Amino acid sequence: MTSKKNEKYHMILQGALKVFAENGYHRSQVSKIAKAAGVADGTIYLYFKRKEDILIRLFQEKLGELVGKFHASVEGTSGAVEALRTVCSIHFSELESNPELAYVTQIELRQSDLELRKEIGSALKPYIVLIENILEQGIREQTFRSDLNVKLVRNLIFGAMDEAVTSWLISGRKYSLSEQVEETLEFFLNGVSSRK
Amino acid sequence: MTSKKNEKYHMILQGALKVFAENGYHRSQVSKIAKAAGVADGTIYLYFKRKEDILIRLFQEKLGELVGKFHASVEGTSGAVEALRTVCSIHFSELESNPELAYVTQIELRQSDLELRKEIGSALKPYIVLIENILEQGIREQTFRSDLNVKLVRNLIFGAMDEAVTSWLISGRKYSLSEQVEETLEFFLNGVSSRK
Amino acid sequence: MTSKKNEKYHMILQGALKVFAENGYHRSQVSKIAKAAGVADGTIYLYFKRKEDILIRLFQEKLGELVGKFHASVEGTSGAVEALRTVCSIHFSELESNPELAYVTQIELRQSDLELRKEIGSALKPYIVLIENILEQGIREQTFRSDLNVKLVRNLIFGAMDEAVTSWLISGRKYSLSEQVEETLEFFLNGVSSRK
Amino acid sequence: MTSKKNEKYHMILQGALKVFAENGYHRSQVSKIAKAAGVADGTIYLYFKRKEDILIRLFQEKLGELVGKFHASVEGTSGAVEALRTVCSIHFSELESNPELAYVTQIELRQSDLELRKEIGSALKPYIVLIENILEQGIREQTFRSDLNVKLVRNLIFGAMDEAVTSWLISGRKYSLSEQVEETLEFFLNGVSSRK
DNA sequence: CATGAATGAGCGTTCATTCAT
DNA sequence: GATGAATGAACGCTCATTCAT
Repeated sequence: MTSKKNEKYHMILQGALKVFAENGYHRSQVSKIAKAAGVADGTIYLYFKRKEDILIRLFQEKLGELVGKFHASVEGTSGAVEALRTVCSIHFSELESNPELAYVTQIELRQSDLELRKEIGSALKPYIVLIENILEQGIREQTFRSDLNVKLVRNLIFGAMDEAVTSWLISGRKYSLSEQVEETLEFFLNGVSSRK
Repeated sequence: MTSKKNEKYHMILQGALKVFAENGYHRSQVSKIAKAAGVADGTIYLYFKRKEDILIRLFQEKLGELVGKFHASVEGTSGAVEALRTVCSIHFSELESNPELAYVTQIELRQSDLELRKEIGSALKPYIVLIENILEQGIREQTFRSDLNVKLVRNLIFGAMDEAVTSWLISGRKYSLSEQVEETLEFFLNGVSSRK
Repeated sequence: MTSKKNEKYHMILQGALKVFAENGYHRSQVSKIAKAAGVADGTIYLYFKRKEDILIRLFQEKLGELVGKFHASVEGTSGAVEALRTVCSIHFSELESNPELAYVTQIELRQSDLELRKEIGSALKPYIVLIENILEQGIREQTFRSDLNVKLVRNLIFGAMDEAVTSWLISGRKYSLSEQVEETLEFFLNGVSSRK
Repeated sequence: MTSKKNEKYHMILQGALKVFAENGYHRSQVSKIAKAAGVADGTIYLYFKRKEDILIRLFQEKLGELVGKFHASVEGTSGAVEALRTVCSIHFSELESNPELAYVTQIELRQSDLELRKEIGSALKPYIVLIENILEQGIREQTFRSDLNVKLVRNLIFGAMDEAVTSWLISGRKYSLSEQVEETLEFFLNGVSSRK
């Protein structure tokens, strides 16, 4: 039994995802979101404090689902390398299979000022920490270098994946993103140098 | 030779940089920019088509300078590794020493829709190509792996540096960005794996 | 005998008096009144047609009580002068001892359009008539001038008292209102001229 | 030469007076005022901070004119009695001959919260002081009682005149207001008591 | 070229009122 | 009768852009 109580809440988020993806945040009037969600304009304000809140909550909700999937999948992996592959694989495939979400996270979510960016940052924290944990696990396993600056490298890895997604999106999604998982992983593991 | 003709043009860009950094793009009214630049509101429209144009041209102008510096510096380098170090070093140090510019490129510039993002992308192209060239040079030198997907890896490298800058900025610039050049480079060259 | 049936009606009026006094009519949302009254929003509409009705009925109810007190007290007075003193005394002391009511009658009740003003006027009628009757009584007693324009003078007297209350209220209730009864009465009886 | 610069300012005030009188403050949309003034909506905000400001400034402007007339007329009067007659006469006749203004001052201006009431009060101050000065003059001349509480009596006088105007207005202006000047003055000077 | 007063489209948000439960 | 979630009309205000001077 889906809680009747949150029905409208999710309808609004669903509508917002669609409208944001189609028009971009700033061109998405609240009334347009309401119509897409099948509710009255005012109803939105029973569930969200202001328009910006919809964007934040949408992100948190979706990111929560993603982090959940990561955790579920990573648990079944044997080592840090495998875990990192899983993270990259899910990151790419989830966004690839959900272009609307990809659009919102990669483009629209950036359309916000410093204040909002910080909120987004904190919502992103569990994901960043997940990567950090994998790095530390790898170090303990001696699979990864012990002199890694994990705080820096986790950011480099996240930034690299993030840019890969954005580029794929801006290109018009002309190629397969998930097929790049192995090459991306290879870069994370071994960098660009040729083995001597 | 700075032509008298373009004096106001640059004053406006200068004012815009200051105002964008202080208030963010959406809170930067054209009249505020005009005041900072010491011109009348209407004058801005003699040099720029729309408000958005100011942002784009600002970015192009500044990025052009940066790419110029890269080229100048990279020319004097002996190998691909050294070239990559130079790129990363300039990328970090330029933005570190110019927080206003950093703020605009990392935060404000993202506040734009797909249309603008594409324009930014094309302005960014020469820089991306620069990185790509270095990768190809490294492959020719046999310093880098020959099986590199250069289109992908250049993006990963750019994305990683970009995220490093944004994180530093959002943290409140509490640590030194340029001191992370070596560790970042080490990651680019060798990844996270421990050498066996 | 307070009928059970009207319990909620009075709770709403009570809540409204409190909320109006605290926030002013326009900033008193119906939901706020409902909460103060301990009923649901919709319940209010079982007892009142519109929000404005609450204001009117509140006024009528309170004014009715006041006029009742006037009549009760005036009945026991011997002459017109004494009756006028009683009216002024009750007018000042009742509002002084009930600042919430004073606030609503002197400030909030004025926030209404011509339509409402007329309704208020008719609710006020019995009070104005009371003053008129006292004037006529005084004329019969030959205590008051026989050439008085009673319709005009009753208004002047009411307006003077009304302004005295409003001034006291706007001053922040920094002085005693009821201590001004004698001086006010002196003015009503003898005006400003020195006796020759 | 009427200053061209303030042309729009006065057009807006003029339009507002008309619209307020016709519809009441709360039913007077800014766009309606703009249309009546023959300017664009936005233009209003070049001259007024917010809608409420229009009401305040309108009042101040008109009251200033009135106080000016009082001063000009009072100067030519010989004694306090004559001065008081002039004040009452101008008060009644100005509002009688300008029903729109009367409506706004007596009805619409009261539709405001405590904050605004205080601003109105301070705009009204010079007028109240004018009455106070006349009272003091009368005391010096020994025309008025020396034991007058001038702060109280000036309010009583103002309140009495104010109510006289409001009653006349609410009655539908069915009788002549200025014809009541003498009777009103008689009340101010000698009260209601019959001379013994 | 430069100005800056004027424009007016555009939109987030509130809140009195309704009505299915 | 009582509830309170849902409604949606209504509007003040902002600000990018224009254009007469």
